[in-house]
Amino acid sequence: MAVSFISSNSLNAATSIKRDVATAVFPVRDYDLAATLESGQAFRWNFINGGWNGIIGNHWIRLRADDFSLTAEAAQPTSDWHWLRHYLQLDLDLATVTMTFPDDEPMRAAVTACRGLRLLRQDPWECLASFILSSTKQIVQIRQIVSLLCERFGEPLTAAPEYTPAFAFPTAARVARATEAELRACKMGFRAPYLLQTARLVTESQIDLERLRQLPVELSRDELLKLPGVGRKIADCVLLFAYGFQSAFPVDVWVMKALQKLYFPHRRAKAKRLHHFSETHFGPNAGYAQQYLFHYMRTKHERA
DNA sequence: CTCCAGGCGCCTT
DNA sequence: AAGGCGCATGGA
Repeated sequence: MAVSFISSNSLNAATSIKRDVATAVFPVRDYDLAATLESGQAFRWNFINGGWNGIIGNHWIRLRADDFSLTAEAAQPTSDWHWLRHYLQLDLDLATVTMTFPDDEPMRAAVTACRGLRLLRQDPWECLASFILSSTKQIVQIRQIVSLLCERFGEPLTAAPEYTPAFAFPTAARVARATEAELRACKMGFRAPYLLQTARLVTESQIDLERLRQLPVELSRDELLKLPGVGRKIADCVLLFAYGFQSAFPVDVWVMKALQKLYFPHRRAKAKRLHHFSETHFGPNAGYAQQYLFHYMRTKHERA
């Protein structure tokens, strides 16, 4: 896929602000950037002045979308954009995924309502830590906790000068050196010891997050489930959002509501039944289908 | 005030 | 094995 690339140290004629940035334009189709960044899979994107500011690894980045392309602005000279293409999964042909979804009315409605919704490919440690912090929290609260954690323990990064300072997501080693009290001060409550202990296990190589990529999904899940604060739902989030195991299907309260309302509207289905349904009905990209149902339920479908 | 939020771990049956 | 409950915190 062709990528037009513009590197610029020059002044914009309309402003006197000195810039030293790199910009790249990526042609895309069926990519709803807003839905993707707001769909509860990542927690560090902020919509400002018509664009999305965020951090990927150690890169501050600003993204803008139109109907045919995504425009990325980095705060430092950048010639290799592979990390961004990978994070955004720009080479994925979305139609080949959605065509594997079950051909039923709820799935059609969700795909139609959320056209262009994508799954990101995130860093395993950031994803794992973020979802340990997610339990019984609303997305706005998770965002606040993660933001505090990054400000207090993450490495400072260079952002474009007109925007607020940026911080990398703190490494497992840095979190492992924090005290439980310091973590609780980030408002994470009873999740603090889970995060701290998991950070220590990662730092001590009791678990190798990179090795999990190479395992079958079931074995990778078993490894994640050994970590404190990680149950089936959070493990499946990491499998899906960080490793790209697209059969992983996180079942949370929203998805339970969605399955009940969309697929069993006339009789109350037990949790066991809904779990079994989630594992058998949605096919090889079940996790992708789950994201459509989740986002559809959260944003578009009539609230009961 | 009460209730609940993209759950998990532990304690009961 | 399956179900109930406490856990921090903050917003509705």
